[in-house]
Amino acid sequence: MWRTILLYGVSFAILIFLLKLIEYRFLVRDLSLEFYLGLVALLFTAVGVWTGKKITSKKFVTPPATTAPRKHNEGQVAKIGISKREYEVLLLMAKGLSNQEIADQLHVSLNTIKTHTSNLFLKLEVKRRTQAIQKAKDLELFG
Amino acid sequence: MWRTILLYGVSFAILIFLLKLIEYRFLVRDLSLEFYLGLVALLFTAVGVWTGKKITSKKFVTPPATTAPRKHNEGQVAKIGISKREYEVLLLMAKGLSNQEIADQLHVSLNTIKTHTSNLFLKLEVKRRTQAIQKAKDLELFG
DNA sequence: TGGCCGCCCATACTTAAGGGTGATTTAATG
DNA sequence: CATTAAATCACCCTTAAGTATGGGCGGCCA
Repeated sequence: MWRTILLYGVSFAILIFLLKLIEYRFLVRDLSLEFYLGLVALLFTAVGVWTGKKITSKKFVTPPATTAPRKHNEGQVAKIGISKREYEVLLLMAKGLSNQEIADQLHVSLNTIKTHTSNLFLKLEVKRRTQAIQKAKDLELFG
Repeated sequence: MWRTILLYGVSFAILIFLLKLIEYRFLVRDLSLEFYLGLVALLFTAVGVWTGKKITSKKFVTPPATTAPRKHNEGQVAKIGISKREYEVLLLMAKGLSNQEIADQLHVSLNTIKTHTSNLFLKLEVKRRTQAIQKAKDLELFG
């Protein structure tokens, strides 16, 4: 968390630095102020979009919903003791997503996903994600 | 779609206009260029965040939508250019074995398996073994 | 209300996986 | 015979995955 904040801070600092750099290099060449401003605006818009994507889409706006194609696996899932969240992770894992991608999709941290996967491996009695996928298929945990 | 793009274009135009407005109002007051730039940067960062939010909240990670052509294994395997050995590795990989375990089972070294898997990933156009398994299933490379 | 559980997050560490490059051997093939 | 492809293996380096541990928070329940 703190690391993330720090990272953003540093990133912005670097950006400001680059800004000044560009400023000197371009201004001495008599480039128009308008052009320079446009550049800055564009650059920071891009940065804004990026950070916006990273930050604002967190926590809320989570309507994955679905919950359609299931019925008989619920019992199996419950029997093994896999929680709802863990099941979500399992599904995404089976789709070939990396932990990081799963974390992004569920709007949680990488560490959280690692915890979930670890617990999953314990409950499925496997050691690797590929085995987990196989085991889940064998147990017909997927619709 | 086009309407959205147009909308954003117009919005940005307006913003640029406001920019110029602010520019004149502040520059005549002898405000420092740095301050002005900072303001612009901040403003457009905010705009970026906003647009980012709008974009990400709507878009929702399109499903693979690949739906590649599908026949059956032998032909498919040859078509993609997967060699016999690579196919063996792929099968074992799909069973959830680690590279080391595959190496042991085929009586070759770990590095060899790594080479095979790398080539497989290239040919299957994936980045991870879990994806490779998924892709192989989609393409019905398995009996 | 105290305890359990699910969920989230973090730090620190170890191991597995993957990328890039280069090299050798063998078998097939024009 | 020279070329080509498959298969084998090695070294280095980066990133992802997995393990261990601990803390915080909110809901549920006996």
